[in-house]
Amino acid sequence: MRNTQILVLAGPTATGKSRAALAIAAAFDGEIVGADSVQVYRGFDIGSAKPTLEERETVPHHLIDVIDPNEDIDARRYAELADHAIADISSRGKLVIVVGGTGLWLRALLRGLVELPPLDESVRSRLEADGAEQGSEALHDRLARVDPITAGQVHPNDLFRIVRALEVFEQTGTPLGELRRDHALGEPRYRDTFVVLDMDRTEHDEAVTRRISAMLESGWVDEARTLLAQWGGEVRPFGSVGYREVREHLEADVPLDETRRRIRKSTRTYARRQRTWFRSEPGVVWRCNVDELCGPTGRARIEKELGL
RNA sequence: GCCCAGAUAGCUCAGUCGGUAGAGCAGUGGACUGAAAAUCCUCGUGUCGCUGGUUCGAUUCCAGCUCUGGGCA
Repeated sequence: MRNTQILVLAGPTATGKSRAALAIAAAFDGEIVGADSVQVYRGFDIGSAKPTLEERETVPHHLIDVIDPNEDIDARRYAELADHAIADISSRGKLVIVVGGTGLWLRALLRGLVELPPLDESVRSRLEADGAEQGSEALHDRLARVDPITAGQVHPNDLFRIVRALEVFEQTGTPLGELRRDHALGEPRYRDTFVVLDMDRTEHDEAVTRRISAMLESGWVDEARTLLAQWGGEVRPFGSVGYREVREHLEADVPLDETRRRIRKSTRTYARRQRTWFRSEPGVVWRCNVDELCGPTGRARIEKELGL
């Protein structure tokens, strides 16, 4: 474990993480490290609720705008980049504040993932083709023979995870299920103070609706149109909540009202998944809402937890 | 005032040739170890508008009433 002390702010989308991070950074002389799988992409600004340029001038942000939309990044790579940013920030004596809602990325950073050699992508492509042709149940059967642990945990319809487990076994000779079992959730990699933000449901619903309207009013559709023209609709970030729906609005003539409705729905669904994830995530020391965190008691608690 | 149609899940509706009901949407709970804003799984008891009648039994048939929509005056 590294000796660096870091503050982590996680939680569902639109619960005030960025706002809280900014306030805490200003109060304790900190810098922010994003943990957001869409904000890493350049150009996807409005729909990912990226901090504004002014905010990023006031408080330095890291791991935002680090790759182009046609590039790929995964949890492992994210953790490497975040490690560097954290080392840099702390070497300058500043407080590290990691902020974001991408659960797997936070886990990769805070606990690490199973160690694997680089994998050949062609194997995955082949398995995906098999899946499309034979159906996911067939691949699940195949998995059951080589990796019964994973086969027992993964639903026969979850082709995504079935392919993942098969590609790992084919290339390492070790079942992913065993690797995961041995790794468990990993030892903490940092001395982290893990805070999860949430909000009253009704209030949150209103915040989500308001945010979507604000995004649309500040030119989300135009931004997406430009990105679509430049990168095409197949790039990863166009598969994210909201951008997917705005793309349908532009390419399939879905009316704006319907688009707004769909974005609201997928945002709520997404928030629910995040809630489920963070509910059982280990190492969380405090669950609260923004007002508590940013109020006087919150500040005192942060000072205490971080030993400031 | 008269005529017609409707009244069933949060919403839109289906249905029971009489044996207390089910779809879509909405919502909910969960899984998750190198795509994760991704991927996948789970969950439907509601005075079937009210009152009475017929019946072993009514949400279903009959009558009256209330409300809603449409039409005629």
